[in-house]
Amino acid sequence: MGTRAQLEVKRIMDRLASAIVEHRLPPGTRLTEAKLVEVLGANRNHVRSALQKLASEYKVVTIFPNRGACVAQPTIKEARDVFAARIVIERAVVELAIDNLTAKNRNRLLKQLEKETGAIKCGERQEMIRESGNFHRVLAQIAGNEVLDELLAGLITRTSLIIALYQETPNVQCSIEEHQALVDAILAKDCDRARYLMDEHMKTIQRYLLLDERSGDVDLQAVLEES
Amino acid sequence: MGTRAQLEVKRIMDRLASAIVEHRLPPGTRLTEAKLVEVLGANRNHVRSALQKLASEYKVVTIFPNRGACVAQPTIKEARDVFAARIVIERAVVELAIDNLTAKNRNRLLKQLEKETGAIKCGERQEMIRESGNFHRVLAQIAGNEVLDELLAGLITRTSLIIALYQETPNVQCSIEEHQALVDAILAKDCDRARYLMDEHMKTIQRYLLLDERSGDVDLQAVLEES
DNA sequence: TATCAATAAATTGCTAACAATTTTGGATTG
DNA sequence: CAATCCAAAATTGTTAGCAATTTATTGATA
Repeated sequence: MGTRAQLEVKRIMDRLASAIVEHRLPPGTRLTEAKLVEVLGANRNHVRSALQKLASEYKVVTIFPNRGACVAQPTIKEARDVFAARIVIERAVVELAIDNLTAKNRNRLLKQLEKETGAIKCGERQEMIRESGNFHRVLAQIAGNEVLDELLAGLITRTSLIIALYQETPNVQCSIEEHQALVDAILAKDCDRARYLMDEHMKTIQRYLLLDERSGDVDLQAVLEES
Repeated sequence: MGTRAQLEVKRIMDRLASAIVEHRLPPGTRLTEAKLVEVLGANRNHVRSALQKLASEYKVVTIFPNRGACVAQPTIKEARDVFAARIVIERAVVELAIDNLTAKNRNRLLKQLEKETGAIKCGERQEMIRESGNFHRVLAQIAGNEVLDELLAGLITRTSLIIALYQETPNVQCSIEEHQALVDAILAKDCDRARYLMDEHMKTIQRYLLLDERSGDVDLQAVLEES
């Protein structure tokens, strides 16, 4: 792909991913190519490869052969696996971040916290969601392992979709207090405590989710009632 | 993508990935579309998307805009990050696998070990490489977390490429003795020991690699001398 | 009214031809 | 002889248009 088209595909991916992650496109929403072409002012080929990538790389889109694309509806099993995997990586990230604490990195962390509190004060829901995800990205970047960072980025995206699908009380995100406590522990280089807080933080998020066995599969019912 | 073309792309990806992982296509090898079309008897469009995916998902191919694709040459930094990430996931996998030990799973592990010893006896280098990677996949599947399994699959692939690029003494793979010891610890549900052995196992592999700082970037020199 | 079949419309899938870019291999010149 | 330039070849990038499939509509029938 030539660099121009590549950027265009990335642009489309970003637009779609943001919309999904920020819960403006609910799970199950049909994503017809023609409509996306119209709305995004894009070439259909570019739209197609963006959808393909969102499906195969990020798994926030599902493509039904000959029937088009939808915002994905991860199963409960998948949701749990994503959380479990995420905890594994987040724990490692916390440890590495503590090892890598420079003055510059301390600053980045504090600035990120400011952004988050700012977003909460403004009451901009989308920005709150975005920044609360960015907090975890910043940690991963401080950790300095690009592979872990990229893996985590994917899992954060998927987590956001899972929250949109399975959260009982809407609008609950990462609590800023927990991020604050985590930062305190990290800045104090208290590895055990930081790891513990990260575990609890993830558990808190999961606690607000409806991930009971039930049918054990997709929540077809809930979606059908909705539409 | 319709299911037919999708399968074809997957076929091409598998062929290429196997060749790279089994060190038949050394790092840096140019992958011209026309040649691949000829050799694989495939459509150029299919070849192109296979290359794109191998580049963006698995990172075992690098695409230079307007200049085609090569087998990737990960930097030393990337190699280290892949190993570090892999250890993080492998540790988690070992723990989960122990939690999930059914009779069926015990059997799978033992069968996998047999396959590996079989491959060693036959002296088939490619099969040895393949099966020694499969060992880790089997563990991940026993662990039962599909997300971790998929992440690990990617990292195993990348590890194999890294070994091809940075191993000083050729042909050193995972040692079967270490796999055997690991299985013993897992079957005994000795989590601490299993985790420890996995750590050591990864370190052993890394020990045979030339991942010193040197220029800190690509090993242009080594490659130029080679070709 | 419900069911089914036939047809039309909408949507996705595929490819062949064309465009753009880079590389190659002289030919020319100082 | 090295450097520069230019055209041809090779290679990759792009797209428009058609093919195939699915979905919606219509209308006939019981």
